Amino acid sequence: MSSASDRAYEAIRTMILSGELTSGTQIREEALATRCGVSRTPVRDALRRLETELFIRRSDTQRSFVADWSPDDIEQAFELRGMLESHAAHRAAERIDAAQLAQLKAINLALHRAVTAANPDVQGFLAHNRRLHDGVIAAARSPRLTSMLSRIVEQPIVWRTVENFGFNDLLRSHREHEELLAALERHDSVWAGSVMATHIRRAFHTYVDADRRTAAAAYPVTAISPLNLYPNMAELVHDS
Amino acid sequence: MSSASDRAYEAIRTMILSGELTSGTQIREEALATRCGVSRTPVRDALRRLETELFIRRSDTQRSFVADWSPDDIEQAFELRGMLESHAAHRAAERIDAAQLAQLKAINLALHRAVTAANPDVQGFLAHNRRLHDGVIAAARSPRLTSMLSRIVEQPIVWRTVENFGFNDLLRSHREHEELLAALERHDSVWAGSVMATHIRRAFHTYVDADRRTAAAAYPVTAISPLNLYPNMAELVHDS
DNA sequence: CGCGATCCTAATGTATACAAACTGACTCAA
DNA sequence: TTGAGTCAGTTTGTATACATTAGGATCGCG
Repeated sequence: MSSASDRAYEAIRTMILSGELTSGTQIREEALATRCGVSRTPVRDALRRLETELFIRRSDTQRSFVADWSPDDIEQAFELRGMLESHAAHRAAERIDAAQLAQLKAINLALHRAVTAANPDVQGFLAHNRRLHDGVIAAARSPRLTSMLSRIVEQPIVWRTVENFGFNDLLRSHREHEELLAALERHDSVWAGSVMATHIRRAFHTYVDADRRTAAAAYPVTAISPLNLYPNMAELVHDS
Repeated sequence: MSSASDRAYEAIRTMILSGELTSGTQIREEALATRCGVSRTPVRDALRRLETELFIRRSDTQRSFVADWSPDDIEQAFELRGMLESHAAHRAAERIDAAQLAQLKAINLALHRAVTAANPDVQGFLAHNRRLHDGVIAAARSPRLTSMLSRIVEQPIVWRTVENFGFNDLLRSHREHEELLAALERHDSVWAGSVMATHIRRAFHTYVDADRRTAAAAYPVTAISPLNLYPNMAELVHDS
């Protein structure tokens, strides 16, 4: 893809995810441009993309701000992801072929190795997990569904969730994938959809629990951690 | 909003909806720019928006093409819209207040007047219908859901659906809205979600029937009419 | 002292020129 | 004849300068 535009996109996204850009702060195109070493044009491009992915919010007068994430927002993100990805699993069970299934099995095996290694490889888990979910979505063969899900799975909160996963959480994730693969192998769409819904709903609660622990451990407030960033969440529920 | 960018967006979108730009044709930024009377910059902006709304597809080498719409794509669009908007109705039933409800009632009354006028005002029906659905979505108070739905409701096929609606279809739409409002008034989220799912699923079948009639009546092939545009739909199911 | 209009600053929107990348056709050799 | 390689034309990507518009401070008036 285009180098400068992608570089800007990755850089800005990383700044948001790392907490370098805190929620609510205004974003100036010029400042980001110099910071990323590119001109405003690719920065504008990146901002548009980040806006559709809800990393960035625009005011009524076209000013850009890092998005707010209220606890309700987060639950919504999980709910939507659960709904859409469960639907994807349902469709995938009806359409998956042997080659795709074999590939997914291989991915989940690699994921298991990453988790059970001497010192668990969380980044490896993340990568394999992402590839597995993407594989299911691809097997659903719905461009529209793919496009929608691409805008929700990589959001800050979901991303931070895994950082708070413990060993048991990672292992359980692998087991749930196993059950999903069994459902796909039998082409049982009801089962597959159900497993996926469960899988993601549980991830939500794992996140909530992990976040509560993290908040209690005095996590730096610059990082995205909704429970300590939004004392008064009422005013943050912005409609549109 | 920005004048040139919006003008380009509206112009290109209209060209696609009207069938002036047929499915699959390549789009050149320069050509559109001169045609819209603006420079390439706002055109590029508009293309990005249209791309996220799936009006436009980009090749692996960044060339833009008017999106293909296979029958399966269309059913997917309706399915996703049904799922998401049903969820919106569910949430709305739990959150709607008296003022919002009164507004929705007023809108549906206006819709009824438009439908039962001496000569039915289809454009008026469209506008009121859109406002009503938007109102329900707003009452759901989920920015993420709003953002997702904004990318699916205005798609070519859904838009063309209403053109093929008959008087009875319009009247039935009004009655279904009535039931939805009753569910919302009682804050019965299960009922509301159910009514909405039914409402949209029926619209899908109305579309299919209307399209079949239209195709039989030798509709101009330049217009977006999937049943005559895609004789071999298999090759059109493009993943990503 | 408070309120509002008006200027100034700063940010975003747009146009244009130039750079890079892809497309397709043509050449030349095996 | 076929195939790879190369070159010209076309299309998209990027930088920069300029236009436009929002935001904020200051000054003046009530």
